[in-house]
Amino acid sequence: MTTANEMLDQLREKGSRITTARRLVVSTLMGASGHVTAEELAATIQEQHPEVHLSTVYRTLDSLEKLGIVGHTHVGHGPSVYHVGVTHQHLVCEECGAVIDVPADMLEGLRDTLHAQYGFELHIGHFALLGRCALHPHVQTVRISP
Amino acid sequence: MTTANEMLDQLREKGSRITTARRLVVSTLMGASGHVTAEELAATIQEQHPEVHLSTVYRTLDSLEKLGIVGHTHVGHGPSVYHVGVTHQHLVCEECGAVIDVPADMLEGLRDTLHAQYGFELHIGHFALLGRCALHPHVQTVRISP
DNA sequence: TTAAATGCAAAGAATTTGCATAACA
DNA sequence: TGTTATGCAAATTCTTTGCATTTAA
Repeated sequence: MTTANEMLDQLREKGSRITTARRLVVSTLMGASGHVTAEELAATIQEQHPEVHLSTVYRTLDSLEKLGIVGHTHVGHGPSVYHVGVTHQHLVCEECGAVIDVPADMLEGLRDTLHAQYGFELHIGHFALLGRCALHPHVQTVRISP
Repeated sequence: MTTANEMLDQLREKGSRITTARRLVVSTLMGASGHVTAEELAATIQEQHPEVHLSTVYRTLDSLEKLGIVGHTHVGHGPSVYHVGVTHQHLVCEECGAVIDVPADMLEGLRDTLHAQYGFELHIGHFALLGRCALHPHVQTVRISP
């Protein structure tokens, strides 16, 4: 589990500086339910620290993403949501059985959509995604007009 | 399979009018590889018909989406891609076995991402997505700090 | 003829960037 | 002290909208 301090440490190790704004972004993100927009984050922070600008929030989130400890997801239209942490998903080739590991945040969009639309909690890792790997693509069938 | 003429017919049935711009949007979309942005569509059309405006393309795509015969997907950042046709995906509740049908375009984003990132062709319908339905959500465990 | 669609320009929403100033290390 | 980060404003990108004009039915 990533704690706020561990996240700040990772920034420090990268050579970044720890500022009030960054401390606030990190702790607010950790305190949030899991998926927040940059604007929501900024609004929460600005209740106590109105000087922290939205662009700073975006820049801090960007730095954290480059560290791989934060991700963002496009949920339909509107702004992206940001979240902490990483997990995995498996892709299995139906032809050769090859297994490809995929970071869970590639499924965040689907997860959010299914939850929003159906109240369905997607359990990734509990299933594999089937298909064809790059080495064994489907042969495309051309449909002749009848 | 939906043909360009069938799509125009559906617009007509809805009480819409068939214009040159709409004919062009429909036929260009059908002729496209499958996933095109509004701008790409407009650019292609404008090679022959420079008077067709991007906003008209957006409006036509919008009408077709409301008919349910066109969908658009957010693929990462950048503009959305538009495509024709509909399929289904099944969600299965691990607790009660309930099955929920989901239109395939909810998985288009995932499909595009997996293909772009891994060259993996996702075969939806060949697998079910497991999880918890709205009636049987997971109880959230609160982690006490150690 | 008349309601619907178009072209254009301008507005909107989300995010990024340039730059002078502030502040961490 | 020397970068790095910030705040602000302005620019960008994608999409939508208002409105006068054109066009299909």
